[in-house]
Amino acid sequence: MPELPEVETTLRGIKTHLEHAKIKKIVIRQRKLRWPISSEIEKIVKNQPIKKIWRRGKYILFKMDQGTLILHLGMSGSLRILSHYTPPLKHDHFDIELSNKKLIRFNDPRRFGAFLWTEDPNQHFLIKNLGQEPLDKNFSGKFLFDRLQNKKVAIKSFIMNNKIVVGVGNIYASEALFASKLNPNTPAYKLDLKKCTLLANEIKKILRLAIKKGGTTLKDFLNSDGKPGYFKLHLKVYGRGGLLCVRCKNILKEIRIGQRSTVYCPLCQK
DNA sequence: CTACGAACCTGCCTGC
DNA sequence: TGCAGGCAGGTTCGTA
Repeated sequence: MPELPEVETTLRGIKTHLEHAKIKKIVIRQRKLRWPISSEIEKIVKNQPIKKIWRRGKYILFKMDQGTLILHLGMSGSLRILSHYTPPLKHDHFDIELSNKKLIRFNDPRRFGAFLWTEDPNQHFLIKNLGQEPLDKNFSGKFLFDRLQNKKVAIKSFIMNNKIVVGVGNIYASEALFASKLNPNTPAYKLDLKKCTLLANEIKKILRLAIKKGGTTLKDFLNSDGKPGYFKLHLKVYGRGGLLCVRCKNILKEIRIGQRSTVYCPLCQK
């Protein structure tokens, strides 16, 4: 489900409810996520105020007095805001109950999500090595060009590597490469500065538009109000293998790159 | 260092 | 109808 636009949509949805709120308590029903939830976590954050909430890559961070909660949605996770208590459904793994009576509920069928406590997120192993934020002005063609020297990996895998740039997953990598007319299999080092600039700009454009549309709902992504995102209507290659290219009407090809399905147009992506 | 596959999970779809 | 197999928006880890 969640790449940067879906995480950003989720963040915006919960942010207004959380500012100046205090965590009354956390109720955990399933601790086995990507990493097990610490048995200390309920005690640590009980009755603690939330100082700040922000996003880093696909991680949502909640700053508290003594440290920071780290939340990741994995492949199938989502957060909902409930204005009053309702019985948990299947895969509702934990609730964050707020002092303002509202409740944030985490649902994640595949349990690839994560919920961790750290005293310093900048030192945390999941956060400290993350690359550039793609919507930051420091993410540019020059930035990509400098980093892809001597890299033989496919350009698609390169832009999906979160040590280089965060937040670009399988959907938006495929779409940005189509928009840039670049073959996703091209070894990264073969791109010149001009192509890097085009690609960086297309990544920004796609992510901004997707955020504006509330993210992509393929089957089950819902925002914190339980509503889908509408970027799916803008997808030009992702999920369209065997269909016709919207640009040149050739048949779109589906291959695998780095164990991820990849759709592109062999005619107009060179 | 790179490259590649496996692993962590459930659910859904396809084909026999 | 049942069941095996493959695939899914992410990411780390182990082995060569």
